[in-house]
Amino acid sequence: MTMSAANLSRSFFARSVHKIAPDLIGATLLIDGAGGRIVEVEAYHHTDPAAHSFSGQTARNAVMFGPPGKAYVYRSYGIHWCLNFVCESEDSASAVLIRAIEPLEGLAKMRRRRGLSDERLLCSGPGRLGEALGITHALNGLTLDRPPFELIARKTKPEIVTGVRIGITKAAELPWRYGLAGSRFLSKPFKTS
DNA sequence: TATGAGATCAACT
DNA sequence: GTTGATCTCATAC
Repeated sequence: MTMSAANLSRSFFARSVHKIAPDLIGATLLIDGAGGRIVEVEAYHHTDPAAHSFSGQTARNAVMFGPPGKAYVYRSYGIHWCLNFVCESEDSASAVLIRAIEPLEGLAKMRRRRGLSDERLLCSGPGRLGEALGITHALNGLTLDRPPFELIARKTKPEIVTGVRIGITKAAELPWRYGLAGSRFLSKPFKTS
């Protein structure tokens, strides 16, 4: 599969979540001009007890059961907004959770939203990233290849590390977390063996 | 460095 | 009523 500098669109997301998740590391995500390079994601497959889609469709997760290439936004712990990209096709609701971004564009806007100047903590975690990019329920279900989203494929394949997912109790042993090796913008370090 | 509480909401038992 | 794909701040070692 070749990936030029074109925007990622529906065909990119019409694949297995396990292929898409590592392919997103190094891609650039902007929302209304704020964002940067994706450095950490997690894959959630519909057969996975930790996935929101595991127990079937609800009002919250309905977007996961629709076509791929859309944003799935949910409220986490009553406080944060977390962003996912919907993958695969209708009968296999799965998604990639965007967990951390290296801030590159719209720094002033993101600092203002976060009330924080430390670049390292601007987008290093799903809730932080949600606040910095201004993510809310209003983005749920929107298509990723149109404004306010800008999603640009990486130009070269970076070194990628994998590990177990963070903050879950179900299926906690599955190594479906992917990160950019050596990045200082990860939400938590990956175990080095 | 590590552990704990609070914030606050939707899904689920 | 409890739990969770989280983060921040406070207190303790």
